[in-house]
Parts: sequence; structure tokens; C-alpha cells
Amino acid sequence: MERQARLTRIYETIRDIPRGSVASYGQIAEIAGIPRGARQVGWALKQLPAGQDVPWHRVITASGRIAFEAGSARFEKQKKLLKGENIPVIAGRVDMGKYRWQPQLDELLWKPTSAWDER
DNA sequence: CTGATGACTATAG
DNA sequence: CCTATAGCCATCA
Repeated sequence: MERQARLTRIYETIRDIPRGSVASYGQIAEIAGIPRGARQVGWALKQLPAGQDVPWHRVITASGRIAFEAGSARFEKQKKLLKGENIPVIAGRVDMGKYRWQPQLDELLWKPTSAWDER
């Protein structure tokens, strides 16, 4: 796969994260069709040009932590954006049990074709 | 080609 | 919770 295509797919996947939810790097990678590509997602976000409508702040580590060093400028920025969406960040972490994006569940709500349609 | 680098992750102690 | 370790993999010097 081409680099640009991969970047696009990653950005598109992140755009699908609904407001008020978060996803892990690995989760985004899998949905984008890049198994074990968590680091590539991180790389992609680092390359993300400013001014794009990509909700990068909704992407955090699998443990619910913000990937940046606590207290750093970028850490505070992301934390602020999350709180702006009503996603609490306690001690640098988000409650994945409550805010983790469940794409499969959502998918069933707007296009219930393949899943249970066939019987 | 080789080794170093990460906005990563899972596991073990 | 924390540290250590070992996988992981596109990129880059």
C-alpha cells in the first residue's frame, strides 16, 4: 500500500470517531486495515498537517493514557480538547470502559445489513 | 543494508 | 502503580 493512501485511511478512520468517545492507536490501526500498526498511527498523527479536521485528540494509548509526557504543552492541549468534549481526564487517563469507541455497535445502528440481516 | 527512533502494546514481576 | 522486556514496523540517517 502506498504511504499517502495509508495516511489517508488512518485520518479517515479517526474522523469516524464520534464526539465524546476515544480510541486507542492500535484500535485505529486495525480498523484502518493495518494490524499491529499502532506505531504507524502515532507516526501518521505526528505528520498531520495543522488545520486539518482530524480529531487527533480522541486517540490515546490502549491503557487510556495520553501518549505525551504529563505536564507537557501537548499533553495539556489534548487534555483540554478532551474535557471540551465532556471526556474527563483524571490523573492523565480516560476511563476506557466508559469512553472507548465501539464502532461495531454503531455500525449496527445505521447499516444493519450484513450482521443480523442474513439468517 | 544497518541501526536508531518513536503520539504503541502486551506481559511478567 | 511501576519498571523491565520483548515484540512491533514505517521511516530516516
